[in-house]
Parts: sequence; C-alpha cells; structure tokens
Amino acid sequence: MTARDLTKNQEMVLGALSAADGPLSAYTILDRLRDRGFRAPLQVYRALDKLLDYGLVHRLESINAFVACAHPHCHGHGSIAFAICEKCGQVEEFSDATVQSRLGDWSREHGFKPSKTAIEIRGTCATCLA
Amino acid sequence: MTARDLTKNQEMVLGALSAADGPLSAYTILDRLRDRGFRAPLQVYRALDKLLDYGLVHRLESINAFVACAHPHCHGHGSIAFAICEKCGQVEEFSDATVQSRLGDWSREHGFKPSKTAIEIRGTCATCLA
DNA sequence: TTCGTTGCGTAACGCTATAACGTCCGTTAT
DNA sequence: ATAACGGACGTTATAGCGTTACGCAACGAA
Repeated sequence: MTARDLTKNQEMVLGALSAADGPLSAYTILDRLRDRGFRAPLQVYRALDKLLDYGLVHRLESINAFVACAHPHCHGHGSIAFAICEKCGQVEEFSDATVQSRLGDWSREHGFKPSKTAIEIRGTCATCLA
Repeated sequence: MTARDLTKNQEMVLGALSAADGPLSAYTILDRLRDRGFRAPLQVYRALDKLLDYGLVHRLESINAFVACAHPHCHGHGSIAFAICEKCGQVEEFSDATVQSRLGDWSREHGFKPSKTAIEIRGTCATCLA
C-alpha cells in the first residue's frame, strides 16, 4: 500500500509539485510536463490519485490544486491543516493534535465514520501583510 | 451588508437550497429553477455570491456544492465545520469553539490573517453505517 | 439631471475532472 | 511455457464547474 516505488509518471508529477514554490493545478502540472511527454489530463490525474493514496501529495479542496507533502517521511499524520495565502499563493501545512481530537470527538459522538478531513484557512500570510 | 432584503433570484436560489434535503451543485439549482425562468449559470452564481456574503448559504469546497445555513439566525458563527456523508450525501453542520480557537491561535502565532476557513469531514454518517 | 452602483439577461468561453475505449507489461497459477 | 489477471499507460471525447464580457434597467446620491 505504501508503495514507495513510483512509476515514471508519478515520479514526474511529484517532481513538478516538489519543484514548484506553491500549489499547482492539474492542468498546470500537465503544461509543465508536456515536453516530457505528457499529453492528456488523465495522465496527471491518475498519477495524482496514487500520490494522494501514498500521502506524498495533498489536495487543496478550496482552490482545486495540489501540493507535495511537506513532511513526506512521517506518514500517518492524521488530518492536516493548510493556511493558504490568497495574495501570493503560498501554502503552510501544519497539524494540530487538539483540532484533530476535537473533530474526532465530534465524529465519535455522532456515530460518523470519517475518511478524509480537509481544514483550509484562506487569508493573507505574514509576508504579504508586511 | 447584512441585507435581509433578498432579490427575486436570491430568494429562489435560497428556496431551492432550503427545500433540498442535502447540498446542491450550482447546475442542479439551475435545473430546478429553469421553469421559474432561470436560463444561465451566472444567474445562480450571482445569487449564491450574495447569499454566501449574507451567511445564509455555505459552500462545501470539497464537493463543489452549496447548502442553506442550518442556523441562519445566529450570524457571526465564526468558522463552521461540516460532516459530509459520502454515501447518502447528507451534511451535518456544526461548530466547535476549541477548534476555532486553536486555528485562531495558529494564525496569530504565524502572522496569518484568516478570511475564510473551511473544515470538512468526509465519511459515512451514522444512518448509513447502520 | 447626471452619475455611480447594483442587479439582471445572454452568449461564449475556460478550467476541472472523468468515462470509455484499447494497449502493454509483469506476476502468478496451472 | 503460457494463460489469465491486474495495474499502469495512451488517446479521444465528454461531463461538470465557474467566469468573462457585453449590454440593459432600476435606483439613490450629488
């Protein structure tokens, strides 16, 4: 399941995301990989699906974009939160045990079985405020 | 700003959302309002924009859909969380002061000025588990 | 009146994601 | 070996979500 043996396409998509200084849309990834042989969205989406499975990439639901995981080595990092700057596009990835446990409590109390949690704060980062 | 005087279109869109038993996509709203004169997506999106402003409607980022606010009378309810059942589509809206304050703390500590926060738990609801 | 703002209607377009084929290749079981 | 299977891949087409750009009408403020 935690297959760290990436295919060529997965390697390239992860490479594109790691090289970027912020989140990328699937179509932007496609464009950046065109000269490496990519031709269709599905090539990107299929690779992303796997990378998401492996926890190497995160999806930012509120902006339809993807980022390489900032902490790819500590797997199992429950639910992660993101602070997304609407001015510069930079994303900070963090996790908070209290938040996680509170949301876990709510789920337990309501008989809800969570599969994936998205926590995304949109706003303006410190750099852009200065 | 908190204009409770809705226009005809806003009224109809809010009505469609309130009548629905779950979240609706903009295009589904459009279809349901076609016989009331709606013809183009923009009519829906413009109404939704205002309703979101007024806090009468929420957007579910992770499924590109919209719901009528469950507590439209207590405005100013900071950041709201949603539990979205992937089986039946039902959504539970709730808010947790601890979660809000933890995320607020993080923002303060990092000089991040939040504008809008999305918290969405996807999973399976109690009813569907039974 | 004149101007600015707000909402509305229509058409066209762009971005995001998936469906439905078929192919190739490596693994496993017989 | 080879048949059968699963997984990744390539291509085309299509579905779904959202916006741009234009013009018009109504209303309130200067």
